[in-house]
Amino acid sequence: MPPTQIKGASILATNLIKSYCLKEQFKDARRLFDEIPERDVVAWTSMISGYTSGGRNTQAWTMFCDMKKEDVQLNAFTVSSVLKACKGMGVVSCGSMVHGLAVKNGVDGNMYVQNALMDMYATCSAGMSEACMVFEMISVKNDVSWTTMIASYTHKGDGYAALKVFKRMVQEEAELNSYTYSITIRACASIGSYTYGQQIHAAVGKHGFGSDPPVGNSLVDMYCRCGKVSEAYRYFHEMPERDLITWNTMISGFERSGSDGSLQLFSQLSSEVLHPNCFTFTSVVASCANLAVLHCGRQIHAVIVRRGLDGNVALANAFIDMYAKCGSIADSRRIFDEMPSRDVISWTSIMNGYGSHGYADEAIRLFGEMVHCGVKPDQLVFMGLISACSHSGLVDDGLKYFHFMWNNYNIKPNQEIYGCVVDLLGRAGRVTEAYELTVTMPFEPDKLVWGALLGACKAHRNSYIGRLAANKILDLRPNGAETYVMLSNIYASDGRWGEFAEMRKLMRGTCSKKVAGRSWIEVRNQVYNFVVGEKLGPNIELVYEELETLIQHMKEVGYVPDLECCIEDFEAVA
DNA sequence: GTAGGGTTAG
Repeated sequence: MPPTQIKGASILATNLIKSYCLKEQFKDARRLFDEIPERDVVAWTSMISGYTSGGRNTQAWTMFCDMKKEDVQLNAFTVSSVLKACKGMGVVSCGSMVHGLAVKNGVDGNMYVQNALMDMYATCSAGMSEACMVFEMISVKNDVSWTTMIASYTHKGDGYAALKVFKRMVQEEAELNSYTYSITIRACASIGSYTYGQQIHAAVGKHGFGSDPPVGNSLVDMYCRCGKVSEAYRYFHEMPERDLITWNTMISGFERSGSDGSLQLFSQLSSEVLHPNCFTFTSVVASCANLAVLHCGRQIHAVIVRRGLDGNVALANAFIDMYAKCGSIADSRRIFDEMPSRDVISWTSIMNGYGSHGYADEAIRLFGEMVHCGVKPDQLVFMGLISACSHSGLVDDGLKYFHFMWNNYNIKPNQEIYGCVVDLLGRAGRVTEAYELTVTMPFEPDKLVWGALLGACKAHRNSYIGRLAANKILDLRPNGAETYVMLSNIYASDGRWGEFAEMRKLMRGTCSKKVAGRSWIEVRNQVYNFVVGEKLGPNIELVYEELETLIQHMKEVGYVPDLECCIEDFEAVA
């Protein structure tokens, strides 16, 4: 073939490679590539980028290595494509090697290369120093450079740093586009800043990005994460266009706030042209777990199996959690055992399930199995494990894992874990130790920690520390009726009726009414929830029948009601 | 003929 025809055939092949990769027909693309007689840098690069855009990062990397072996001169297109593969593999050593090659070949001044380098360093290294170094070296930063920096900080969990970059971007009068807005809104959401979120929302409207779907979706998510679910819902209705992510975001927002709006919205989704996906189902199943509607969860499970979505790990994890929270731990276990692959969340969910059912020994056994399988435990695993020990009274085991996470896994316990350990010690009656841990922990104890301690003081009748804890909680939340109730009950159980009466008087003067604890029961696929003495609907006799059966079971296993708690209930109802 | 940053699931 004459040289011009070879060139023409090569261009045709390159175009075909691209279209095969877009259709995810990688084998056909590769076969074609292998048949090109003189493969130039463009052919190599399209094969590399074809692989990365389909998520085949390792294959893209191997391709790049082969290209080097054949001494094909790389260009800026090649470098930015292969950097994306390094980012996908999460291997910084590969990325920095490519960085070196970029310098050697004189393409490190190319904007695409610089932006890809930043992105790779930010994703693959622990900190942001290398990404920042590249960023500061860029003399004229474009919108992608800025957005990449904001996205990197946000994905690393530092929303404040992300907003600082955004502020600098505005000061330097760089061009803001829809990509910048969606990620900056995400940064506001990650730090729960309603104030910044609102300001950015105003700017979105002013600059005409209000109809961009990712921007709108980020706004819905931001309002939800800032605790403004009704505002999110209002905006959801105002949106000119809603895609599946919009619906999923709103459903998930309702789910996290504990509202059954998630289930209502899910049923409305069926009258739209959109079809629910794994994200939708995961949130809906989580809602079934929170609302303890087992029959609903089971129905969705049947749909999932029919649609062949039961291989999705996140969804299976949600089912493990749902069945456990609805009291059906055997179903949780069955799903866990049948999963072809599990992630750390699967292990956490099943361990939490056993823990909340009082089977700490099984949670501990699963922890051992998990480590044996090579899954690295994280903070939440230890949290589940310690709380399982706490609910089963396995204090020494709980303390062992508290030290274990620190010494063997180098995981610093967060405030919540300290709270969990305070609870562990307190429940077991080691109230003084719990108090000592509370005042020595490296965090300012919050009302949850003091609350756990107060609960322990009530259960183990330690009125001295109980008073201290209650006063701390009242400093943090002066109108908390439940704290007064707890404290007065501590006095009551000590027989200190004068102080009891004093507390009740104080409470009436300063507090809003204590929100009465609600009970719920599921009878024949219907969930009934009620407070003491409340009149229920037409099927009340079914509920009472079921309650009688439950009480009978409890008596048989030796349950003795704690009548001291009745003081609280009378007060709540009165 | 080859390259870019964004939104939903513990």
